[in-house]
Amino acid sequence: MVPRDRRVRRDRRGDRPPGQGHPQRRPVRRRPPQLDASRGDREVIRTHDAGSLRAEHAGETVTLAGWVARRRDHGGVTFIDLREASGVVQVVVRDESVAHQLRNEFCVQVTGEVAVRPEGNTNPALPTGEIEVISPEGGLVVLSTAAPLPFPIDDAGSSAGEVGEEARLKYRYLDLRRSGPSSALRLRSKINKAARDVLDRHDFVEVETPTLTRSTPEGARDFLVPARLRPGSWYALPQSPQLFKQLLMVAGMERYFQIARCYRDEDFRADRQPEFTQLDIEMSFVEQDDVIELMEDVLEAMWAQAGHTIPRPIPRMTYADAMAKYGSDKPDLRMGLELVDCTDYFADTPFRVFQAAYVGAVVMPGGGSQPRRQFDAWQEWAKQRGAKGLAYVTVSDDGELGGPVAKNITDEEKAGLAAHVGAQPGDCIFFAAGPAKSSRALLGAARLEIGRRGGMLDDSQFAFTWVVDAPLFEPSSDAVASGDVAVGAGAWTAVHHAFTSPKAEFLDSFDTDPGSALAYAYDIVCNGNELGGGSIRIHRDDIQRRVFDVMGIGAEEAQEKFGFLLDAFTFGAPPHGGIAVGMDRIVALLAGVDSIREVIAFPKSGGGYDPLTAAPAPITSQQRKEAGVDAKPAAPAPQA
RNA sequence: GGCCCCGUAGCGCAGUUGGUUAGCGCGCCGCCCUGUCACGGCGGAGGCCGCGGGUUCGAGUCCCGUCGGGGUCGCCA
Repeated sequence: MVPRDRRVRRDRRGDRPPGQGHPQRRPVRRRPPQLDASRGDREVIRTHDAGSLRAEHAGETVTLAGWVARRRDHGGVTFIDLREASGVVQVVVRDESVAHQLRNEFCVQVTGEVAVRPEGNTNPALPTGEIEVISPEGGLVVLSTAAPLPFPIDDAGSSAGEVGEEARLKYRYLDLRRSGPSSALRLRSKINKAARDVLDRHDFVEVETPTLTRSTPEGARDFLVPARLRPGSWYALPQSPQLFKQLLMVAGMERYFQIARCYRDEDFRADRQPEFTQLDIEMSFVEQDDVIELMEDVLEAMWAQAGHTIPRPIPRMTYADAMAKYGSDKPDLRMGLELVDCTDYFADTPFRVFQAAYVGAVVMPGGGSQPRRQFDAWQEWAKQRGAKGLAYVTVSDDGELGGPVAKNITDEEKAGLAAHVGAQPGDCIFFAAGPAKSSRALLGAARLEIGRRGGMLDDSQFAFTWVVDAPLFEPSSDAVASGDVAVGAGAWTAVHHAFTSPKAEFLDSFDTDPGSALAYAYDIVCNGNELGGGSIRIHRDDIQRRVFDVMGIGAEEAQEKFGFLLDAFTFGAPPHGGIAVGMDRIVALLAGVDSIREVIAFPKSGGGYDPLTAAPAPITSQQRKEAGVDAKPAAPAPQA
C-alpha cells in the first residue's frame, strides 16, 4: 500500500512518471572508475563499447557502462541486457544482492571478463550473442537509478502495442532511448554530414544568418519577437534565409549553404512544424542546370546514407505537364494512371455537366466492380475536398458502360470512351469537369487515392523528378480568393517569389503577357512530396523593377519592404540562383516514417505545443512590461 | 476556421440493446527460481471511465457543452 501523502506529493511535484513507484532502493557502494592502460593513466568510465564485443575479446577484462535494458533473474544467476549506443551485450551477475535490486533503465557500470557463452546458449539474434560479460562480486556499480517508466523502452516490451505520441513526446528523452527513434536521429545526423561533405567538396561556405530579423516576403505568417530596446517594434523570425543568402552573393561568397532553421506561424498538419529545417543553398555565376546538377549530387549522397541509389540524371517535366498529367505540381511517379484530357472529346456533348472549360478523367483499374456503396463513398470523398462530386462510368467485363453518367452521353461518345481514356473491361473511369485548375486537382487527388487503395505506392521506392518551367506569375485573384497575403496590389503575384527570374525567352514579354511567362524555377519532387525548390534570381534592377510593376509594387513600397536588398543589387550583383530543401521531410522519407515529428529531436504537437517543456507558456507581468509587448507604436516603423 | 475520429489503470486496449463488484495483456510491487535472452512460477497493488451539465430508477455506455490528441480541407513552398 502506497501511503497517500506520498502519492499526492509526487503528483504535485510532477517530476516523475505517475503511477506505482517501487520503494527507494539503497544505492550500491560506488567503486572508483577503472584505470585503462591503453589510455595512459587517465581514469575512464568505460573501456569498450558494449555492442562491439565479440568472441575474439574472450578473456579480456572490460569495463562497460550503459542502461539495464532487461533483467532476467533466475535466483542465483541473473542476466542483464546492457544497452548503450553501440548495442546490447549480456552481463551475467551471480551476486543476488546486487542483481536483485536492478531495474529497467538503471544506469550501470560493469567490470568483468568477456567469456564465450556455454555450449548451446548463444543468441544468434544478437551481434554480441556469442559472448557475455561475467561480472564478479563488486563488478557492477549503479551509476544512477531509474523511476518506474511511463512506457516500455525495450523493443520487446513495445511489441504489446505502439506507445501513444502524447506520452512519447512528454518523455521524449526516454522515447529517444528506444531503437527506432534513436536511429532516426542518427540517420539524420549522417544525412546532414553527407550533404556537408558534398558541399564542402564543391567549395561551399557555411554561413549562419540571423534568426532575429525583419519579415521576409514569403507569404506565410511570421513569428514575432518584441524588441525591448525599441518598444512597439518587433523582430520577425525568418521564414527562410532567402534575402540574406542573396546578400551573401552580393558579398562575393559565391557558394553559400546553411542547414537553417526556419519559422512559419501557420496551422498544423502532419507534415508541418512551426520550426523546421532547410538545407539552403545559393550560388553565383550559375544557371538553372548548375544548381540542379549540384542538388543531384547532394541528394545522391543523402540517399546513399540509407542505402539507396538515385539514377541520374533525375528526369524533368514541365510544370504544365505535371498539372495536365498528374493534376499536381508534385506528382507521385511511383505509379502511372495519368489523367486524360477529355475536353475535346466531349466538345459537343449533350451532357450539361461535361459542357465545361475542362473535362478530364482518371481510370481506376478493376474499379468497375465496386459496390454502389463504394461509389457513394467516393462522392463523399470528393465533397469533402470541396468538389460537387465525382462523376464515374463503369466498364463491365464485356465492355458495356454503366453508371449514371453513361445514360447522359451519346452512343457515339460511349463507343470510343474506354479507348480514349485507356480503360479496360472491369475498370472504372472517374471524371471531373469545370475550371481546369480545380478539376485537375480533384483528379490528381483521386489518382493518388486510387493508388493508395490499390497498393500501388511502395514506400521503399523513390521516384524523383524535377518540375521545371513554373509560371512566373499567377493571377492575384487566385491568391486573394484563397486568403493569401498577396505581395503587391496588382493583378498578378509571384508564384515563387518576387526575385525569381523570367526565362530568357520571356524577358521582353513578361510584363505585357504575365500569364504566359515562365520562370527559371524548379522544384525537386520525390514520391509526391515537394522536397524543395529554388530559382535563378533577378540580378538586373531594370528587370526587377518591371517585375515589381507587374505585381503592382511601386518604387516606394519596394524600397520600404526590401530596400536593403535593392540597394545591395546596385553594387555589382552577380547572377545567382539557389535552392532549399526540407531536411525534415527528406530524413522522414529515408527513415521510412510518415511524420516529420519522428525525425525531429523535440517536436511540437498540435497547436504548436511542446508536451515536454509545456511551451508556449504565459509570461510574468514584469516580462510583459520589459518586452514592450503592449507598447503603442508612436510612429511608423523606424527606418532601417 | 469547417468536417471526421479518439480520450477507460503507468502503457496498449476490451467493455453487448443503459443494469448490480469495470476487464485483458504488458509494466509495477513482494516472494520463489543457477543458463535465460519477450525467462518462468505464486501472490498483490493500481481507475472520479478527460472535464462540466443533462436524460433516466440507474450512465463508461445516450444527449449537449468544453478541454486535450490525431486526421483531413482551408491556410502554408
